[in-house]
Amino acid sequence: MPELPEVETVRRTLLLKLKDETIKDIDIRYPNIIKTDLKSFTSVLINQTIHDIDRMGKYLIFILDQHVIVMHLRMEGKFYIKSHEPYDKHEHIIFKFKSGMELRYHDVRKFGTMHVLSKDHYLDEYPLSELGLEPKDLNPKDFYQRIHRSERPIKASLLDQHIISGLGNIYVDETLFLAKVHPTRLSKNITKKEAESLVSAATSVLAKAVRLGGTTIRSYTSSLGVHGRFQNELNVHTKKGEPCPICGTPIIKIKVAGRGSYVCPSCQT
DNA sequence: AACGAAACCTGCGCGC
DNA sequence: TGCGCGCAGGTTTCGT
Repeated sequence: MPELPEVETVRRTLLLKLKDETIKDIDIRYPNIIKTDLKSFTSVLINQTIHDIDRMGKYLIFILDQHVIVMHLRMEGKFYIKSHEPYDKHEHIIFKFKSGMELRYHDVRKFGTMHVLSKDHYLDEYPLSELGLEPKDLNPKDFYQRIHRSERPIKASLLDQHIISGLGNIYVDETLFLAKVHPTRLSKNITKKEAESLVSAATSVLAKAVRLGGTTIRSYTSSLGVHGRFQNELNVHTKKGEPCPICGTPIIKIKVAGRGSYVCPSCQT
């Protein structure tokens, strides 16, 4: 599911529902999602109240009394709010609140992660300690410095969350299109000016997608979080064979950095 | 040190 | 219909 705009949409929706809810119990049906000590996960969280929900890059952060839960939805993680219904086979972690409400973490591919960390240190601990800045906060000169010796394709650098956070496959393709940069270009051959356009294109693509509630393409669900409208604004991603909105050349699909990549072979050089 | 490929999982759509 | 393959909005680990 999620890149930054989708996670932000989930964050906003969850905060409205979960603020001031107190955890009564947690049902762990697939423990591998939880990356901190299992026993303390439950015991530490019971009786804590959700005061706020933050987001950094693609991470969701539940702010509790003395601890935080740092969550990553990876490819297909979703949340549902239910109560007193039978569990779906893909509902792996169930937070039960004193109000009777339940928050259920649903993840077909089981790739998602949850870390419980102390409120005082979580920014300095894995995984958030390794996270790069979001495009809106990133100085283009710093971005250029970071990539200007790298032999990897620029697409790989833009997907690298240590360098720049929040972009995934969809928004990288859209960013590269707006900046008129071909995804296979080596990072070291990107000029300072192009580095600036990339950061600024990424910033505006993400901001617009957040405004529209993110992008819903393959796995549509009408439930919590995932009903974006940005798919109507996509220029190249998923548009194989369709005319480029700028020049009319058919969009092609190629493989870059191991990912399916949509490109206008005429505009992007 | 840095890169691409494989691994982590499951489900879906496609061609034979 | 059934089977095998490739693919999927992500990241870490492995091997070179």
